Amino acid sequence: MTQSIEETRSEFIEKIGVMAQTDGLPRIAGRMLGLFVWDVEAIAFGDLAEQLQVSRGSISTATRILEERRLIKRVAKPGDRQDYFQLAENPYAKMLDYYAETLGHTQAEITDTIDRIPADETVIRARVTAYADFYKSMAGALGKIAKDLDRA
Amino acid sequence: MTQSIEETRSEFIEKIGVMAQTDGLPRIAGRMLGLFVWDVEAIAFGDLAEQLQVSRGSISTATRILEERRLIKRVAKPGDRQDYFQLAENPYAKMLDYYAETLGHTQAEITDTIDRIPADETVIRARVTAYADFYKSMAGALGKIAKDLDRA
DNA sequence: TCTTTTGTTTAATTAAGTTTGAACATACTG
DNA sequence: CAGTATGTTCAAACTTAATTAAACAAAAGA
Repeated sequence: MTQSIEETRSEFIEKIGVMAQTDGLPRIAGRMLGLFVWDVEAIAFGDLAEQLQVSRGSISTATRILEERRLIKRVAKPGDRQDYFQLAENPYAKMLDYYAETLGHTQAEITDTIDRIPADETVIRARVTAYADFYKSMAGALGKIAKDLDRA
Repeated sequence: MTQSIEETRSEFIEKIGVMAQTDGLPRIAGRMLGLFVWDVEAIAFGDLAEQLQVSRGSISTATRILEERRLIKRVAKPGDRQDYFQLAENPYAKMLDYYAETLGHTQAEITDTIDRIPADETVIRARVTAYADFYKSMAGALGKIAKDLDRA
């Protein structure tokens, strides 16, 4: 089975789009991420809409989401009024930071519950605490990888 | 603000239900998980439907999902035809295993793409490989925590 | 055997989230 | 200034996933 590089690229973009849904990203944002992982060159706002075959509104939403997660950055090009986008520096460290942050938030929510459990309910406190610790250790581990990636 | 333990329990269950959606669990499965984290005693199938105020069909689906992820186990009680459920042993290690497995699968998908990129496309290969490595390191880290939790 | 209980399956409904398209605001161009 | 290009916002349309309710199968009692 022979496949052109354009086909491989297109398949990759779609694949990342599907998988991104696992990470709580809309499909278009995932496809966009795949595109930016593949392409080195910055891409214009309008070209994104054309390449991904979606509305400009969707591009606006997806770029905002990816920017908020610090996975892409918006750049300017001299002589072109359009916004350009490209993958951010250390995008995977940023992604890990985001996960660690989310997990830390979850842990805080659970800890908030623990504080409301009467002290004499030792069994329940222990069980809920074990659950909170689980999120804590995950957040810690991912935060650590993020740091490792950052200095690479 | 004073709150009965029943209210705290109920809030906790709802809270986990909402947060579980982040993990790709249906809300009912998440609420059920919260319930099992809180309660030590095994709970009957019928009681689950009543306590969570959902249909028996939903209980069937949610228990299946949580069993597949090895987070709860189905147990029998002498003198009662109903199925009983309770939190599994080392549930958080199981949860981490599941995440690690999912991430490993994602990595494999990306690696599959790498194999189709022509060898002379060094830049693209490097970029996609960095993305695959990111999933690899995450899977590795979570797998490691899972082991640590298991021997605790 | 007939009825009841229990849990699963599936078709239909409901709810939730995504995507679009039009309206809008802003800035640029001639 | 008028017209065009650019990006955002938001209501509506669409899509997908979750939930229910009813039908079903299996097992237990009577």
